[in-house]
Amino acid sequence: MAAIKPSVPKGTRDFSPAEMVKRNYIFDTIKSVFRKYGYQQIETPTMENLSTLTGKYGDEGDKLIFKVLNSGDYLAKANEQALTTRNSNLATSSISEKALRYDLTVPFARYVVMHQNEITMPFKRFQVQPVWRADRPQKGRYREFYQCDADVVGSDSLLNEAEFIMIYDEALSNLGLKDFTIKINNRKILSGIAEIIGKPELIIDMTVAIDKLDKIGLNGVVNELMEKGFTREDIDKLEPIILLEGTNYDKLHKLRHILASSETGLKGCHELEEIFEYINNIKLHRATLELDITLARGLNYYTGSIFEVKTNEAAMGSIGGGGRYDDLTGMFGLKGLTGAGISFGADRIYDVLQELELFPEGSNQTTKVLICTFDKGGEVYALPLLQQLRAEGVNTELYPSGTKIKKQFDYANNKNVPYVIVIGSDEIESGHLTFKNMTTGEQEKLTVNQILAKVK
RNA sequence: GUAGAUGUAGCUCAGUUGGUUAGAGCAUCGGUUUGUGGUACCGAGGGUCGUGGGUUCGAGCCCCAUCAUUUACCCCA
Repeated sequence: MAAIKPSVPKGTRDFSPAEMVKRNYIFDTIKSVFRKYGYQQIETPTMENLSTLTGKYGDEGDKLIFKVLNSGDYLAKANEQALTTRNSNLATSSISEKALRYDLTVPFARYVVMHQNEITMPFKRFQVQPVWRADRPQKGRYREFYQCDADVVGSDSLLNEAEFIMIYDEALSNLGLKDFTIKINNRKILSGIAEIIGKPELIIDMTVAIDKLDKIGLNGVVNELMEKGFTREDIDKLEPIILLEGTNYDKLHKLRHILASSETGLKGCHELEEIFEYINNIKLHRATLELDITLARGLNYYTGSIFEVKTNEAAMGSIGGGGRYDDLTGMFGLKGLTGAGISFGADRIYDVLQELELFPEGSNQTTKVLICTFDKGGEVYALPLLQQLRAEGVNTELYPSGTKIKKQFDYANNKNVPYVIVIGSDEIESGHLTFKNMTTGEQEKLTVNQILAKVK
């Protein structure tokens, strides 16, 4: 058989030991904050029914869902008309009924509806799992990546939003980020704006366009709005709103005037103010909280607060996002249940920490002690010691003998093992083992008990 | 889906206006009298130059196609 060139699919990666140490550091840090705030972990299947996912992420999102081909002779059962007319949409539904999860929020909504009788509200869950998106990879964008989500359903209190801000602040500060911004906006304000310029039906186009302000500038936004069917008059009304400046309260104050005629818009302002009031009572570590009218976010299930987190220390897209969704469970038949949640983009956070060299030193040390021997006799002599060290919780390895001591030391170096114990005939005779510190190079003859005391 | 960039050793890259047998560093493996590494010295393995075609006496280099990777757009963590 011809050897095939080994490779992984576009946008996916292997994670080697050193990378896993760092990734776990991120996951553990975020998880411990989630737990501290009362969130409980769940997992959901890698695959969902395709029907569970479609229609939740907008047209663009639907295209990016990885579909899974039906098992068996799927073509025999396929819709013949769809195949002959080469209608992809129709054909897809007849040959694929499963798909890889696209995010963690929609599967969670499905979970809540299915398990509604087992859970007590408000239900606070967190979930750390990979998600898949079929788009073109580029910097900070992968086809397989991990999200770390915390969501609460069954509570419309804005205290939840305030807590999300605290979670972002605490977790990212713990990871060593020193300057990052939690941007907040409210979908109701965006609706209000669309309302007062008289184009409520174009809200999606409007938000997508103004979301790009910092990227393509005012002119770019204006051009895009014109293309989407906004008039010069509309834009004249819109411009001062998206260019609002000042403190969060300044912006809020001005917005109230602008949105005076929109009940929805005013409600959004009230919600924001309430969140700010909560946050005024606590002290944020490193985060800056900023009201950003242009923050829209593509996912169209958001109905209230919208969050997005960006680091100011590195060029990277958002490293987290979230918001409130009032009717996600409604799509699965459970009406009137509100939810809100946030997500950390672990892979992007990894890239940022890597770039800023913020991973803690020495976190790649896995084995603490390596026992080196020369022959079977040494191995046998070492076994009780090996067990003893492990019983004390010291990560210890016994190198299979028969190799030169030099190779064994190389192994220790490559693995960053800080201590080695050498057991040869001298040591066995005297009971004093050679104990060597691999960083300083110092070595001494010690008894087992002395060694235990040193490495514990 | 659209546009650009790049494909040479496991990795990072040199490679002259087209001219003998394609190089370096790192990594790997072996050695520097068999119990001392990480620093030094010596040596070895490893390449159909992404793939296919074309131009030429001659192609890693020029032309075409194709595939892959990557960056940006769309959209998004």
